[in-house]
Amino acid sequence: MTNIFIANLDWEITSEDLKTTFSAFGTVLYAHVVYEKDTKRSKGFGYIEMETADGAIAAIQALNGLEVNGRKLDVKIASPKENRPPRKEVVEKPYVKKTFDKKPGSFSSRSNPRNSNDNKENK
DNA sequence: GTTGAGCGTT
Repeated sequence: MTNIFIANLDWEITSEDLKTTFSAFGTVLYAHVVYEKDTKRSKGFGYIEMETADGAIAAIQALNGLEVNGRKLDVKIASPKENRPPRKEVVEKPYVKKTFDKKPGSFSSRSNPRNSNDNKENK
């Protein structure tokens, strides 16, 4: 199994596209494109795990520098995941109690212009 | 409707 790092991807490229592309050079065990966690948009790079290093090298040599939508792909061997923490486990949120914090003087009488004068002329 | 270096789960 060989990990491949693909960068300089177009923002519209999906994992399926990578998988399909790399499948032409060998068996793709894993295909993943990293997305923005905020905007849910693609970061423009992803990962591919191929079954054999032979197909991986072939794919790298074939796809590296490939011009896609005016940009050339950057395909290379990926770094180990162990260098960086994959993910933070979901943390359970403690009691979030909503405290009604009233500030002194906050309830001061709001000026009501209409209240000071009666428009109704009752005579 | 936007943006563009870099290495992992949106």
